[in-house]
Amino acid sequence: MTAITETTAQTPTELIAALSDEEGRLSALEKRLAELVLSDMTYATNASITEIAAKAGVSPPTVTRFCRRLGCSSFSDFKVQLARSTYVGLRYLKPESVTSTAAEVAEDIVTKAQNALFEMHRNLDLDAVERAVALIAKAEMVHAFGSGGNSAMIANELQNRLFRLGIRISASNDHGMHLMLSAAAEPGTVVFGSSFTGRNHELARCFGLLRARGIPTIALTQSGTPVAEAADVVIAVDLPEGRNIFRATSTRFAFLAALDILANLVAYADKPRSARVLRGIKEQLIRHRDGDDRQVLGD
Amino acid sequence: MTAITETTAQTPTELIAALSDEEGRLSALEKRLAELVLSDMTYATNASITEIAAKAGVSPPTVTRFCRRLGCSSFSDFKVQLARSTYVGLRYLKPESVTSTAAEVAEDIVTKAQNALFEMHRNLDLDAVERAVALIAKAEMVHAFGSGGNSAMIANELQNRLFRLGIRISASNDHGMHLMLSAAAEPGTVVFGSSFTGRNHELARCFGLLRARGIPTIALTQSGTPVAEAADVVIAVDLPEGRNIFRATSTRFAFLAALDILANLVAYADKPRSARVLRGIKEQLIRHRDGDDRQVLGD
DNA sequence: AGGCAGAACGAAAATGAATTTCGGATTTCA
DNA sequence: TGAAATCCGAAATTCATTTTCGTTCTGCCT
Repeated sequence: MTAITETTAQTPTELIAALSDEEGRLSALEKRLAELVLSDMTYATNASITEIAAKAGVSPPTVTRFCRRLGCSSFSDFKVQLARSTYVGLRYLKPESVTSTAAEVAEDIVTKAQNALFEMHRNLDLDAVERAVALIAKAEMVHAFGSGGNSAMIANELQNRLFRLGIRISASNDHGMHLMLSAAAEPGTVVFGSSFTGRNHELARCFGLLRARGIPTIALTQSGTPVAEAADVVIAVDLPEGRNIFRATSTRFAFLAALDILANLVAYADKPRSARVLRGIKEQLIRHRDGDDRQVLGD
Repeated sequence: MTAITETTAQTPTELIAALSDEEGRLSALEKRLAELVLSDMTYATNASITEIAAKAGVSPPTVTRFCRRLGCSSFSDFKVQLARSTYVGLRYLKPESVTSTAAEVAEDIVTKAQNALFEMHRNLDLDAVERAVALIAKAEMVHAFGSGGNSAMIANELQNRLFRLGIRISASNDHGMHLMLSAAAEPGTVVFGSSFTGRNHELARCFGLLRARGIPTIALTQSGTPVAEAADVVIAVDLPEGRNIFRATSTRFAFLAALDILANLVAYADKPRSARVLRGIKEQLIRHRDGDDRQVLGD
């Protein structure tokens, strides 16, 4: 029984990064190959080594070596990894491709959103998530802080997810309230705060205050930032910011997914209670609506 | 010059669907192959044809025929398409895999979110989006309606995206307000409404009222539903609902991305105005914060 | 039953793609 | 300038994939 061709466990974006000439490691001909591959990934994933070699004006062995240098175990391994990359991360390195048509905008936004999800998942610290889950599951009261549009959405969404599970939670989106709630928080309270930049100093101040008072805090934010430093448990999401000012940051998708993971695990932490409360909500909704069972929980 | 191996332009989910025995087209041995592939896609994408054949207890020619029947042009084409599918749509057909560990929950949520984005994008009616953009771009006032958690988030998010572009917009999340705003709307107003189920009858009623009064309406909802029927422009997002009651619907990601596309195109519809207002917001934020330019617009 | 059509499948041959080897050319650095 | 290292392609080799073809099985009609 022959052994299976071993694959280098790479992530799609790593291959793309390598293709964009990692620290000038590539030789002249290899650079030409990289350019060819990047210019038409669909072609590259379907073509044979001889075709690619001919098109780039190099010999097949050069292509093989090129693949190895990129971290793949063989040419076919390279193709498989490239195929994976064509969907996620396609436009990752293109320096803000100028999208103008509706189709381009749609593709770009969807791709970036998927990228964000992918990267978040890859770097998610599950230990931190589980610590956060433990804190929330046994909290007597949860406050969700987040202001300024994106983080406000996250805080509100956490409330929306957790009240269904029988968790006592309140969300608030303004700094004044954050400060007062922090000052008033009793033992048994857990405070969750979201900050996309991590540089929301008012939030960091609240966390500092809470730490001094022995109230545990959870931050969903960038690592290494003031907010992250001030929190007890940090669920870090570090993603590059897009530079298109006309567009919302795709990081929202990553934050939202991280939140879903957190909420789902909280639900699992006390399944009976969650199921009981959810059932109650559903009954009310059905009674209020037209009795259609297909109605989901919360339109 | 040999011609490039032509690929059947399939979408990832189509291959997965075919693998799950499309209408019993597969023979006994082929079914065994499909099972093997589905049970371990990672193995299948990396193994050679002889390895797979041996593992399934069939001959290599059978594998080749199997691939062709699935709509691929060759075994390597099959592998490439499979590689694409392994990331998006992996768990698409698995009947609600029971996830319990944190890692499983995380992977499942991220995968489903990406799936939702993928499917939304595939079926997005760009014409409808562009009609919606045209309406919003020249509206004197926009109302965003959405209630019940998920749609409330969408309505608020639309406000959050559009006010930055200098669009006059108000979001509201309660039926009473919706009705009053609809009754009071003046010509020049455009109403946007979100409903995940499409069965929000109060919203449909508002749309009906608005239609009678000549106020254009835009719905982000399921097609063929009361809300969709009542709206002038329908941006349809039709996705299967998950059956895990402990989890938020992944459809939110699709709705959010559709919203981003819409908002981005609105921004492009009047770039100078958008840029001017955005710049103004940014200046205020920087002045208010610590002057750090890295601060994004709205934490 | 008998026999025929057609599909399914594998063995073996044929094809051709990918890799390895090896030697020549070029660059780099002392 | 010389030596070592690197780069690269031609040719050979290996091995995967496909095609061909014959056998077997199944289903259907007479």
